[in-house]
Amino acid sequence: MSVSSVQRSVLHLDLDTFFVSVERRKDARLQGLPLIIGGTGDRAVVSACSYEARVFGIRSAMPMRIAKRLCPHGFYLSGDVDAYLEQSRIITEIVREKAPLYEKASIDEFYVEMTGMERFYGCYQWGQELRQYIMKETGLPLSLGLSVNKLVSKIATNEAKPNGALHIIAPEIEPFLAPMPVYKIPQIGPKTSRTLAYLGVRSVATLRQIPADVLERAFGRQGQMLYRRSRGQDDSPVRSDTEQQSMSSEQTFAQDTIDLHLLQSTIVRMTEALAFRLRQQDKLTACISVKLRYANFETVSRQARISYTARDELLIDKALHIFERLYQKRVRVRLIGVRLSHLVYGGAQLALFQDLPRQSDLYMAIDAIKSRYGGGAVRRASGIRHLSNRS
DNA sequence: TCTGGGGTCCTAGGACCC
DNA sequence: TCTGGGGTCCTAGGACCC
Repeated sequence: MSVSSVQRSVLHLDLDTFFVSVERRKDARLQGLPLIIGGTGDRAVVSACSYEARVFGIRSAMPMRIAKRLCPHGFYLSGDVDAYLEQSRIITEIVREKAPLYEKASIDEFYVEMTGMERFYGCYQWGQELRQYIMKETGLPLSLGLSVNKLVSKIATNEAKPNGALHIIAPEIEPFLAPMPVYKIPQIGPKTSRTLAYLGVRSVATLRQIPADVLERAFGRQGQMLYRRSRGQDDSPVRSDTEQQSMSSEQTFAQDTIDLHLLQSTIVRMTEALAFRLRQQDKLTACISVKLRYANFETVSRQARISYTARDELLIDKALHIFERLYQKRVRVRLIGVRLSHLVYGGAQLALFQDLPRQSDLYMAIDAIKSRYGGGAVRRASGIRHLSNRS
């Protein structure tokens, strides 16, 4: 038997309205109510909402302003990221303990590779027991999908929601997917859906009738993806230890601004916080980028390669320099962001070769204070008051 | 009063090297 | 005379996900 003919078994677990469920566990009175979680500012959007809120047409990523218009009597919360992260950590521990090979795909979903376990367990029953165990331990509802790959098991979970489970065996895959609208296939988002609709394609069944070469002409290499996914084909592996590729910070201003000092001091503050996170995780970065979104939503970015570092002053200097190159139009800015990428482990050892001992000591002292009293305890003056006059 | 913030991955074009 | 070809790295933008 060739490797490719081995039938895989992949389990997908996904918490139902995760943020909402955590809030309801904290306060049972929120049960059964239209609950909307999102920011409080003028420009905030919905980050999560309960099924009762969806009845009113509320959806994730919708401006809060519109949500409040649709559902004025809903319950609005600003969210408790620390609580969500803590619950996520607890669930991850359970999965880690029970599953031979798992992937944490986001804050509230997991894949488990179960290929080869069929001989010893019924995979579906095993998954159901894990699901029940998580619910019992955390009080949070979740749904489950089981199929031959990550793609179909994830779609199965989505169809099983809320609080359900679905097992799609190989011969059922094509009839299962056929009637679905194309946007139910992960990686077919608003843009691709619109293009497909323009071509008269709305269902997976219709998409499947289009020959591979036609899709490739219309979509380039993405056409191959459409061809395969519409047939439920996916050979991507369940990956256990994926390392973080980048870290970023961005901020949308309450009002669009052309205030140079505000923009610069925001960059300083963000870069300083990112560098602190780097050092806390014992990492270094070799690439920094700055992003601007103008009032008209046009978004531009510039990046620069640098030698590996986690030092504030180098990163801040570079970020401000990139910003100067980038911000030439002097038009109103809506959002500004900083991103560090090309991350590697082993910051402390590598830094020893680069930093003067006294500088390392200074960082250790500053970071000790930040760890103890929070990242805001020690900040450079330029990030607090506005920069006087740089360059 | 349109459109958050944290990420991942892909693509296309250009530089550069052999 | 009319201009290789492959590999790799880098940059900027964009689609998508939660």
